[in-house]
Amino acid sequence: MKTRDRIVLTARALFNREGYGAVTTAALAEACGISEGNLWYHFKTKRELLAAIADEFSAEIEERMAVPPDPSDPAASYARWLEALVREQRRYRFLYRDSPHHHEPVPVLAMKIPEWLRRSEAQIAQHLAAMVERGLLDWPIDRLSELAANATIILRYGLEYFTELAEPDGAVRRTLLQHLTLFEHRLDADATRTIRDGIERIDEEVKAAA
Amino acid sequence: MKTRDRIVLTARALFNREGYGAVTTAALAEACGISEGNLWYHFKTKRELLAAIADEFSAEIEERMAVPPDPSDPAASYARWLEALVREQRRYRFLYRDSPHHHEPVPVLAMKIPEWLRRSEAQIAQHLAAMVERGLLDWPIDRLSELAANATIILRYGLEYFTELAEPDGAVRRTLLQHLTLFEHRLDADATRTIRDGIERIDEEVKAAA
DNA sequence: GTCTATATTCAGATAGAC
DNA sequence: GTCTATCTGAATATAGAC
Repeated sequence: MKTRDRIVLTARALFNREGYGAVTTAALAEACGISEGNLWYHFKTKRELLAAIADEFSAEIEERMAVPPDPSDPAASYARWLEALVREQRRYRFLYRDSPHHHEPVPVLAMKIPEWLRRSEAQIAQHLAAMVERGLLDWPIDRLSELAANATIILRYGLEYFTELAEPDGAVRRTLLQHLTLFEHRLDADATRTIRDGIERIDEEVKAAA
Repeated sequence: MKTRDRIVLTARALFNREGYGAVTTAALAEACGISEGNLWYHFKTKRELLAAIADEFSAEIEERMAVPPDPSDPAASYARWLEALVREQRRYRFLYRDSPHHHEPVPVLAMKIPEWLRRSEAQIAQHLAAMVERGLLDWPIDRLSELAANATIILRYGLEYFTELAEPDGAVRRTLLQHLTLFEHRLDADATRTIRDGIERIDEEVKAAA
């Protein structure tokens, strides 16, 4: 693998683990097995490196946003959407977690984050609407956007919540199950099973990666 | 006012506005109208100052936790609880916002935060249970803890969500209203009005302070 | 592309006079 | 209690040889 790519990969892992500010260029260089000078050859500033990671993140998010709900099987399609969301949250965890801190350093993020949140909420609303449409979810149309907003907030911050609760183990699974409590009591049994199976599949994936 | 108190007050304000890490001791000293040397006389380290603020925070939170729901008027009592929560979140905003970053520096916080979150959730559950008891809230007992957890997450992170959405104006009000959507459709009309009035009162207070 | 050595900056902290 | 002057250490970044 090219040195530049290895730097980006290693940096993302370190930033996720310890936070952007806490990772020094010295530590990063050592983790990459290269000298600091070499690091500066590939990235003129630390922020430029952050921007490179942000670009990857941006591309991945666009990919997730591009997939619309499948009207013929909205539950399965929602489960896949959740899977993509979780993978992205894990790969770019520090961007979610520390976002207030590097918005200014990386204007690209500052500009795009509100848009992403809005679109995420809209996508969830679409998935839920597709379930209502199919008769899988019994929910009044005029209260669907409230539900989508609540779901978005739980999905966006659940990981931090359960981590703050000092229950990091299974925080992803708990977040997904927690968000499901918002509407599970109104959800068709088969659809419920599909989404719950999806959540367990995601959890397997998370545990395998750890 | 004593210099020491002025330092704590000014520091809290600056940390809330710019973040703990972004506020240098030089900037803080200038904002206090004193020299840096004087600052070090009152606090031997920056973390000691943070700990002093954390102690205030701790005391305030204990005060909020000590007030149980009033069974004779659970809606009004819940509204007052929300008011105390919001005031505390505003006074110690940086602790909520940047918490992952100074957990390690201030062990007191790292130890207590999980406990506080758990107790907050429990308190919300008690308030909701009191409303169910009084016949004001139509909610199955076995799903009450799910509701309390969802409410806690919305209240805990709503401010950050609406700020990230680039809608900082009225973020407090939106957070409170958003959390209310979780159960408003099952809530007695009078109780709803009481809580909504409480939210508007809180919003007035917030706007007055700004 | 990669290294070693060096420069720059600045936040956090100390010493000692008043 | 408060000040001025100074130190230390760490983190980002540069210069130039290989």
